[in-house]
Amino acid sequence: MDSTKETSNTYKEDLLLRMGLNDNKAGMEGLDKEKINKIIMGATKGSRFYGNELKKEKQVNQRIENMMQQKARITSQQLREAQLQVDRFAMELEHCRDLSNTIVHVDMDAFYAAVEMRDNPELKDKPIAVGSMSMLSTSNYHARRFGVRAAMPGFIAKRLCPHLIIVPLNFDKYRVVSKQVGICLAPTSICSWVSCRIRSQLQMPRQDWPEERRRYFIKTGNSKTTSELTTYLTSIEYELSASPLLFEDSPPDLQPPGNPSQVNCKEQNKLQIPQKSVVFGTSAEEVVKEIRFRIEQKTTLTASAGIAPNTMLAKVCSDKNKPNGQYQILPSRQAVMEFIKDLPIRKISGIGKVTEKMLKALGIITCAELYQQRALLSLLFSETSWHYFLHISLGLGSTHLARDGERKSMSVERTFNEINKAEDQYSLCQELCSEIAQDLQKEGLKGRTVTVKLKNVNFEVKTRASTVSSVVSTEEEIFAIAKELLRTEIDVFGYLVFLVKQTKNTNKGASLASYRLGTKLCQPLGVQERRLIKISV
DNA sequence: GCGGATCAC
DNA sequence: CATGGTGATCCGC
Repeated sequence: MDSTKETSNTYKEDLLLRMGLNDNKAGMEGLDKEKINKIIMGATKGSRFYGNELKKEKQVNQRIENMMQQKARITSQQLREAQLQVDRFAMELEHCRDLSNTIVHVDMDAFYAAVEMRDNPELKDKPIAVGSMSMLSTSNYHARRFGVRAAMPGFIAKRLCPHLIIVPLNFDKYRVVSKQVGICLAPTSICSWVSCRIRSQLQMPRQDWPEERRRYFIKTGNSKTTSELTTYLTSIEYELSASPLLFEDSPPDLQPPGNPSQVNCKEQNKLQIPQKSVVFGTSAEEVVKEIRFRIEQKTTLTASAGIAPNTMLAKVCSDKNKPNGQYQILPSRQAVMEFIKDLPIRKISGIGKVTEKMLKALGIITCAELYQQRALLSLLFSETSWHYFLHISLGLGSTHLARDGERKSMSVERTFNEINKAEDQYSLCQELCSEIAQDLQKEGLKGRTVTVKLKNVNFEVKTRASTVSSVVSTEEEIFAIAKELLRTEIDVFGYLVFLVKQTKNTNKGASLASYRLGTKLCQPLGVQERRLIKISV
């Protein structure tokens, strides 16, 4: 009933929500959104990209309208029954609530931008972003004050902030730093977490550790090497020559007690300069402070962290005191519920722009409202989805960290300028096939499904897949399939080649996660900004 | 299994 | 001038 009028009234708002500034990110509070959105819209309006966004927006609105119609058909009797069923399930979940684990989510602050600033002092105190004029990967906090953020094209960012410096991506560099951070997180060297590599007699609860084992000598930044430290290459050297107490690559547990070399180094430290030292306590909070201290000493970059009884909450927490801060939800039901109450659902990993909007149409903004509407949600969404929503609204999440499983697909994707000749499209397709074949070989993988993804100049995307009976892996094998998929599309549409993706069929349908999204813990890639570790103290 | 969509980083 | 690339999952066929 409120369909057409309502949607046209809020249409402008909708578009701003889609196209305009997304300030759901640390360091973007209290900006002049109106001014920023005006600039963004001015830069985007009339573009092909904008046209496609408009189309997608209409589709989402249609989805919402369908949902609202379905809602209107629900009887109070149905709702009552649903309420009983959902509450029964909620009770079971509540009964299984596990507060015994401590999950830590560590998140580097403006990672790429921070690395670039560290390595080029000229960039300090200036608004910078990492990426290109076409796309930015991240921005520093200075730039965020102008509304410049990740996933924004550089040319628009430049309009928002004319002095913005855009630094190209240096993935190799980030990989190195990422590895260093990984060492700082090595749980066995911080906690007494039992790793299968550690012999059991060497374990000792952190509470029982001598103070000396939790003491760090602070590396003061005023020596001659400081400026050298700021360059990429010397930072590696720095790592190798650093005090073993702070920068050893193997956990202390592995060293024989009273290791003479360790004692010597400590002595040396004392001899060199009267160094300051810190001692970290034994609580979870202190352990996380220690982790962040190690990261900062080792990389001269800061990290933020969240501590909570499960991964879902820990991730949200890591954002709370960003940058260079941490936040803990104590392991009690009350503390969890208190934290959850007014939390906007959009903050939860897995709830994106579209889900946010759909739930908003049902009057749901916060987690408390998500809980209130649980019965309705069970009638409007799939089981997977409403289970997921219910978990969120009860503050529940995964309490263990899954090992990185087998990869399920591998792809190569590239954006080109418009290509009109079919001949050129085939040859590009073949090139991508060649690349994917090489990547597959590197990991010794093969697959049975080949997917081709196409995008035209209007940003419309389509995928075409074909599954064959025997596995393929060579360029020739893949191209033979991709070529056929491409042929039918070219003949009909004259679309552009955009991507060739070769999927590895794992043939394991049963091992799905228990709920939609939210369970992804760690990307199997080398470069990553976020990491999760599990500790026990 | 396929294709469109959503999401994270 | 100009809006990415990779991997995963879910829904409805």
